[in-house]
Amino acid sequence: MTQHPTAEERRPANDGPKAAARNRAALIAAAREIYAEHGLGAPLSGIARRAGVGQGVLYRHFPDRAAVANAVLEENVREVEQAAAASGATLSGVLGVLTWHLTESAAFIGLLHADRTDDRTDGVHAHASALSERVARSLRGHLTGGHRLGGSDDLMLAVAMVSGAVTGPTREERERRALAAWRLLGVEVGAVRPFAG
Amino acid sequence: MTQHPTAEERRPANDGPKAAARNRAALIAAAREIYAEHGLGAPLSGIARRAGVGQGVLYRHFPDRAAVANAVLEENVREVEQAAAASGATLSGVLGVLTWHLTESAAFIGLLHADRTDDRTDGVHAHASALSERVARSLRGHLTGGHRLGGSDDLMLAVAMVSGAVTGPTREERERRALAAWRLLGVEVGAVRPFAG
Amino acid sequence: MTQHPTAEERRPANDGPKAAARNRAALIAAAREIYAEHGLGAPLSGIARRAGVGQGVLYRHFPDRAAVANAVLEENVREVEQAAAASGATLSGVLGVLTWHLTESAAFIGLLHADRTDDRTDGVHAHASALSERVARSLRGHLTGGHRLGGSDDLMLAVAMVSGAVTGPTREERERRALAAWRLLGVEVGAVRPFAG
Amino acid sequence: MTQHPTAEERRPANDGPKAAARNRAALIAAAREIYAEHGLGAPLSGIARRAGVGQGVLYRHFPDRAAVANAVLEENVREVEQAAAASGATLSGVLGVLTWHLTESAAFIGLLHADRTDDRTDGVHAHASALSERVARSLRGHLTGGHRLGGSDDLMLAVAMVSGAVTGPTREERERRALAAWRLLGVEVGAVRPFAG
DNA sequence: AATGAATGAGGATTCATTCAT
DNA sequence: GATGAATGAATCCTCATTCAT
Repeated sequence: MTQHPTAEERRPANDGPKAAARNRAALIAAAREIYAEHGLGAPLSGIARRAGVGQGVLYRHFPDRAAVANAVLEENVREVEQAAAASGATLSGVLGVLTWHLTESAAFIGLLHADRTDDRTDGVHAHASALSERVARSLRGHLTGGHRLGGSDDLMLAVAMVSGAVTGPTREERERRALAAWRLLGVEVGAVRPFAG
Repeated sequence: MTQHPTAEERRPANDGPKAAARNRAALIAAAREIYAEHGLGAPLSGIARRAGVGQGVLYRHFPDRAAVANAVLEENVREVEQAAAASGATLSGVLGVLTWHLTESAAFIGLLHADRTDDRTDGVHAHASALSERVARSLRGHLTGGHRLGGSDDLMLAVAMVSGAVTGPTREERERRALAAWRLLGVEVGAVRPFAG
Repeated sequence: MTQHPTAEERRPANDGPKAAARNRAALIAAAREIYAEHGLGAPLSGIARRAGVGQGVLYRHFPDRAAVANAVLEENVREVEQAAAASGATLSGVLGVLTWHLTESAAFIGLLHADRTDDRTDGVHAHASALSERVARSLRGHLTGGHRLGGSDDLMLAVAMVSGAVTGPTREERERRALAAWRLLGVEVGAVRPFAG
Repeated sequence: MTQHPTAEERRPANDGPKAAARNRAALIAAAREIYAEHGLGAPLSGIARRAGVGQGVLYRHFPDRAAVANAVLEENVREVEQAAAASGATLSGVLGVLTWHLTESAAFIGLLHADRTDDRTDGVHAHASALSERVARSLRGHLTGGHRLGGSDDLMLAVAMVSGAVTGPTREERERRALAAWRLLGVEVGAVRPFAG
């Protein structure tokens, strides 16, 4: 019963407390990749392994499966917010950034559209509306009427619709379909690319 | 898909000769319900239990997880095909039936939009394009140009987009959003209801 | 993600449904031994291994840790009840059987006295009072006043006290201490042995 | 053991020179509380957290789980010894102090009665007999014959028996049962309270 | 001397799948 | 044909213990 008695061959490793921030970032990056490859329901152990840390570290930083996904999404949303807040930002420009994240991040899509009834992702969806609202707020400030959408409600519906169209094995294919979707909606979209200052 | 009789009645006792067919139907109905409640990744044991049969029966009828989901989808697609083939069918009418299935069947949505990278649903998606093509074919025959979509490719993209918009806890909410989505696309949709010969 | 894909080398085993009862009995017997050797908190996996079954079987028969312990205790209590119900039963005779179980079954003692605050055994203790009441009922019918105890409350307190005295590495030592405890209480106890018809 | 100041005050900031002694005391107090709430098997991390120190400090002061429990028990035993050594001490008075510790300290009870086979507490039990002997020695000097017990062996058996009776969710309930147990044994017990010089 | 992050083995639990009856 | 028990690998999660800072 003595828990974990094996204390013979201790491996070295332990880069001290400063590694914490680095590990957290590595976990989020690993999660993004794993999600893209295996979906939101992928084993957490795989994320830890890809990040090069023990499983305990993952649990130290994220109490549960939902927290990991939320951390990944948080980054996506933050980039959209930054793009919206940048000086000279336009609706089409922000939508370009948003579209880039839709085509790039399986978690982002998964979050919005993956089977909402999957019990394993319940916790994720619980936070989704809050994140969604932040995206809406970012877009709202740039609504100018140069398109067929009536308001930010229409705009968020349109975002959902575009994300529904984003399928395909490669990012290029997904981008092609995303742009076709925006075209059907009569909305102009700027360069599809991540936000960079 | 509540049109299909819910298989709650426990098998009486002995099995008649056509028990096999009855069991298959019960399994599909049970799977539809389970998928709606717990997602495509739900335990197969729960489907067998809900159908009132042993787990062995499930495996007799369906070799694997994908086969179960495909059987459920097959029914959805067949109804759309029947609606399209009915005399007097119009595009908006068929889209109404299609929309009904989108709002009703979590599996149908899940199939088209759930995280395609989820390994558990790989086998399902393998058949998805075939089913999707059958839906496209059904719609193609009714394309008449009275809308902004250029062809059946555009139409299938639109279907994907609408399915992306279909979210929400109740069927009513999902229908509301689906109709809003079609409106944004400028496509007229008939009564949202299952096909009934 | 596909769960448990390894379906290559299938091992034979599977004695059919009739093994169920045998397995349940084997699990209880194994649990009794394991509890005696390692305490109520011992790994369930060890119990399954000792019983010669897979871990899943344990969970099929017992939903959780508490259910296993309760099943073990249930047997102890049942023997006491049977001893009490036997024709010609006397209080000292029933106490002899009860004492035998106290000295023999680590789980029985553990249940009544092990660290009540141990979170792992919470569920066990939840049922303990019900079992304890059954023991009290069994003894009650034989209260005759030939001793210093006032009623079944006193008697149950005395049982608890004796169980507190039952310590030691061997059954013989535990029996010696149990008898000394009864003597201090001025209660006559019959032969310390399991009930046998 | 609430007589010991609960170590809730977080260390201010820097550590003075005698921080070590303060930390040790805080750890023991924290352990006592944790043991009372969660049993002897509670996570060590929780003890360190409650004491307001890092986990490393716990290991600096106590090499293993057993050392922590032994330190807690050491305090209980020491109080009994002090009560016995006080001028004017009587057997019933010392038993009152002993009884107070039995009703107050889950670790004390747990130590004496918790499932001795629980591998997690092996190390603790290894020291138990030594501590137990110290208690016996303390009582021995006050044996006067005014009761039914024959010697210190009987007395220690009686202590074990009383501890077996000490159950219940509140200290009051535990005290009530302890007193009833002593009464059944025909032993007079003084005021149930901690020793205070 | 203290901190608290990291490791990683251990134990709990769940299910896909098989198969004797 | 149907049943449902059994298997056991996979995954989740927890903690004892170490150690860089």
